[in-house]
Amino acid sequence: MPVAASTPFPVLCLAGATASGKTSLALAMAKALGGAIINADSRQIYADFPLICAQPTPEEQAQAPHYLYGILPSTAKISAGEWCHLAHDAIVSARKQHLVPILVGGTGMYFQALLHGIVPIPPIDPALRATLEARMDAEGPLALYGELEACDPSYAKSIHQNDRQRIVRALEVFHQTGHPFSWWHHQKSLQQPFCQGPLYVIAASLDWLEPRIRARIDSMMESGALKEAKEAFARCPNTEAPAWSGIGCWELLAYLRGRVSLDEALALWCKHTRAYAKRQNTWFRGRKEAIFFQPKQEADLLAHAVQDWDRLQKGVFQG
RNA sequence: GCCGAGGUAGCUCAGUCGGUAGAGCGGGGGCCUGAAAAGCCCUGUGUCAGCAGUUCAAUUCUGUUCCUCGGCA
Repeated sequence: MPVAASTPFPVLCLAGATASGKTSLALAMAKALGGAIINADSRQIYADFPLICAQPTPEEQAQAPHYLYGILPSTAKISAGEWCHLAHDAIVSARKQHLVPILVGGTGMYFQALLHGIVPIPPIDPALRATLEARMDAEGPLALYGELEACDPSYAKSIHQNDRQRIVRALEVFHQTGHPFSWWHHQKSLQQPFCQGPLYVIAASLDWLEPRIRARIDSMMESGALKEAKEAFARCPNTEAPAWSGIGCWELLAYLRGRVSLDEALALWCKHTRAYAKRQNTWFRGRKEAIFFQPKQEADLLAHAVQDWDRLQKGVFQG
């Protein structure tokens, strides 16, 4: 069942591209407001890559209560909806301790689901997806796209015929539920957000981010990123597992397996991180509810947060 | 110094049997409803090394200069 509260929980959200300085700003917010930090990052939730995926360090985590960091094994799948359930529990727990829930991360879709809700499509039978994916491999995207055009023309029109992931998703939903994917999207009454609050976004340009990304990768290497990848591989040799899709994970593994030189691995890691940051910026730029801050505007952000939290408490926050 | 191979988009290169050029990568822009650190789309004018010659027309042929890389000294 969807997690939906009749009155949405008040929360503060802090988002931004990777390496934009979310972790330290979140800590400052938590200290200023008496807050708990709740992870809204799809990779930092895994236990095997704390360094490579840039979880807050143990020292940082000791400075305020932290939730949902490093709680899943690499093989566990998580989805936006499942994350919402976990976040819900964390928020309830924080509120019981009179802590301000501060959601922090770079996964735009998680914030989307949290603040706008997500349609309650039932879980899909893994065998159904496996069948569709096998057909996708065998028949190519065009064949399945044609089927989608037949059963859900409006959604088909909204995606590209090469978008294998979304074609499979839309078909599996149709086959399992009997309703087109787009039908579900229109059930706005079923899509209730269970949180409300401001979405602060750190607006960091790629030019500003790039040297930080390089420096961070260097410091991760010094702190033992290679060892982390090696140990993660020993624990989870299936590199198809969800946690392995974190940027830097397979790049380092490729080096450990002798497929690329260390320099090449680090260059790829950096390049992929930069491309990811660009996608994140594009996503957040388009959020109409986002409130943007420059990386150095910590004081402004804190003042805003104090004021917004006050309004949320009084029930006069305008999302 | 001689011989050979090259100098074309930020990079690696293709190509034009003479009619001013195009791929990959990078870069830029964008999409996103339960995989989202995922998946997907759009986007290529550059003295075709310089100069001169032949030609209606040269990046393409010829000569020459410069530079790079091999080989021989």
